[in-house]
Formats: sequence, structure tokens, C-alpha cells
Amino acid sequence: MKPVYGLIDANSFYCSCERVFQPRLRLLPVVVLSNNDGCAIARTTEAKALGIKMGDPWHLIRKRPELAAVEWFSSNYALYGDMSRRMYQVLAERVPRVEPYSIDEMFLDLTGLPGDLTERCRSLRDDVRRIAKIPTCIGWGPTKTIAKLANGIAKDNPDLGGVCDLTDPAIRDSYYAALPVGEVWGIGSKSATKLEKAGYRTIQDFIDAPVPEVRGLLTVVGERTQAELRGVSCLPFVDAPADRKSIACTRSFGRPITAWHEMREAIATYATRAAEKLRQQGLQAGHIAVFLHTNPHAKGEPWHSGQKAAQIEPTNDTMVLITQAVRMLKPVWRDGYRYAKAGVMLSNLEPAVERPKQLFFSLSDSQSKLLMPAMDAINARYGRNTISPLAIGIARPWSARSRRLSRQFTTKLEDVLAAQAW
DNA sequence: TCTGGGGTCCTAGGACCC
DNA sequence: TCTGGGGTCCTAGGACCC
Repeated sequence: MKPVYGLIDANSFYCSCERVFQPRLRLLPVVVLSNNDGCAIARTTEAKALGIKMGDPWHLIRKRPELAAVEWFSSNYALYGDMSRRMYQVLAERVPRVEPYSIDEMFLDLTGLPGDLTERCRSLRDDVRRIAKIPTCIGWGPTKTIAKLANGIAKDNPDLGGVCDLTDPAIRDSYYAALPVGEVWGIGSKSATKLEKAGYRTIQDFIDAPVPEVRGLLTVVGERTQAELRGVSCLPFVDAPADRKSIACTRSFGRPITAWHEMREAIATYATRAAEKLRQQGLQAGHIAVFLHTNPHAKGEPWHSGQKAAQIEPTNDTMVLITQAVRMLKPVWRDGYRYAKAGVMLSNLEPAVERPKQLFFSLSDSQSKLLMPAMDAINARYGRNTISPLAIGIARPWSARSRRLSRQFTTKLEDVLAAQAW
């Protein structure tokens, strides 16, 4: 049976999440900003129409007079993550196999489903809208790459009613001839430029290019994309998420850090957060890396960046990871610079199982086995950092800005909307 | 004048994605 | 004053080994 891959993707997902609980935002231009209120990372149609681009630095563009009425929000990941879960729920109850791809996108296995696919996808879309309150588009075809393309076409052509079927090769060809190769999933700006220089401008040009040449320009990755566009499925449906390979916590600061004790706090904070993520996923890390750097955009300001990494005895203990991270940080820190960002990255991940290791173990090993779960339980119940190592500081004046954060409408009891009827 | 071949593992860097 | 964060995969090159 020929496979049919579908891709459902939320429209302006973060903005749509904000609109669910603030109906006044309907029809208004809305943007959601990245961490630290830095860049625009989600825009509604109305905001796009005003010329706001993905990744535009907000502090630079907000001064434009025509943007005065734009509603903007800091990222509220607790809300978006929960809305994503609801979206998944609706789909999982209606489609045999759903593969989450990102926070706002899911692949659907539509192979062999009875009835008219267009009707089915329309009603899926309606259900997500009605139950999870999120507007979406759905595209489908014989490969994941084609499904992605179909989804993009549905987004760009409102007259299609939010769905696009690229099963028919003749219909595909008409789009292939008209669309630039950079529209394809997996062809980024660098690859698009390479292809254009070699004379391949449209998707059709790319498909017709000799395979060895594609391989030479874009390696096996490009070769695979080309095959997928030809209708040969190379990217299978994945039922279970693959094992994580790395976990990171990196942040820009709300203001530059110039003092060692603040940088130490920041790294300890990131190590703490990374360790929490490790334990949530039942993993431990055998490799840790830290980095810091000054502001790459500040012309004329002295630049410094540093990084250091090391293998460690596999652990997911917050205290151990803080100690290691700070130890790694010391040699890369230099006085006299204005640091803008730092981070902690953990890799060589493995399941956190009991295993015989060092010949000499300390008492703290067995203590932390009790302490970490207790800390996690308390913080899960009463909120992040209800209890935390003192190393992460108390006030954290360097932490990221988040000046217009909406409420945690769905995940925090105090933030739930109240309705009154009488 | 002459200086092997083949394999593995690790890391850094680049490109991509959302 | 203020320009994100978190992932994946691939390749090239070096170290090392026999």
C-alpha cells in the first residue's frame, strides 16, 4: 500500500495560543517575542502584513510608527507546551499514528484510511479548531517532504480552505515549476544559494538535477530531499521519539554581566535547570560543556568568547553538575568584559540506571539519591525554585527580561480565568 | 632518492529545522 | 538599554592503532 504522509501545522502558533484566552486580540496584529523579549518569533497574518519579519529585533522595529498598535507578548512556554499537548490529544484520538515533530507540527500517517482524505483532513482541522481552539493547515502526499510542501501551500493560499493534497504527480508538477527551491523543507538559505549558482532555481530544476551533482553540492542530505520530492519516501514515520542526544540550557542575560560572582550564579542556574531536564527524562550525562561570550552585535565593544568541555562520571545530580560547570567556567572567564550570554550543555546521555562505578564513592552519593527526587517533588508542587541550591543566587538581577508575559491560563491554578454567572 | 594502507574514534564546524 | 533557544545530522581532519 502506498504510504500517505500528512502534516498538520498550527497557524502563528504562539500568537494563536495568546488569542485563545484573550479574545480581544482577534483580528489585531500580534507578535510573540523570543526569550529576553529579543526578536519576533511568531506573528499573526495582520502582523506579517505590517512588514514584521521572523527574527526581527523587536527593540529596533517597534519604534516604527505603523507598529504602534501591535500587541506583543513575551514567550509563555508553559502555555504553548500545554496547548500543543491538547492539539496532539485531539489528533491522537482520530488518527491511528501521530508523530509530534515540533511544538506546533505533527506528522500524520494517513496510509490506507477509508473515505475521502480531503473530507477527513477538513474535519480534523475543524476538530482541532473547535476543541483545542487552534487554527491549523494540513498538507499531505507520498513523502514527508511533499507533505511539508503541501502544508506550506495550504498556508500561502487561503482559498484552498486550509488543506492541500499533493498526491497527484500532475498537481505536484505545476507547483514544482512555480516554486523556488528554497521553499523545500531541508533546503535552507545556504543550500538555496548554492543551487541557484549552479543554475537550479525552481523545485523542478532541482528534481531534474543529476544525482551526483546534488550530492556534491548538498551531500547525502540533499540527495535524500531530492528523492523525497520525486515521491520516493526516505524519511519513515517514527512512532516512538528517538533517545535524546543532548540537553542544553543557554540564555542571554537581561543586562551584561561583568562580575564573576554573577556569572557563577548564572552558570549554576543553567546547570540546575539542565539537571532537572535530565531527571525528568530519566537520563544522566557523561559530558558537560559550558560557554560564555560578549555581545556579538555590539560593534566596537571588546569581544571575548570561551568554551570548555569535559567527560564526567555520568550523573544527573544538580550539585555535582553545578560543581563541574563552575570548575569549567573558571578558566574561560576574563575580567573586564561585558558578557551577554552563557550556557551549559550536557551530552553522552544514557538512561539513569543504577550501575557499579567508582571504587571510592562518597557519602553524598547516597544522600543525593534522596535529595534530588525530594527537590523535584517540592518544585513540581510549589513551583520552580521553591527550593534550590544557594549557588544559583536569590535575586538574579542578570536574568532575562520577560516584560509582557501572559498568565499561565491552563497550568497554574491562580492564573485560571474565572467566569461569573448570576 | 626514498617515506603504506586501512581502519576507528573524537571533535569542531557547518547546515538545517522550528 | 534592549538582536532567542534547543535540537539534529553530516563532513573533514586529526589522533591513534595495527
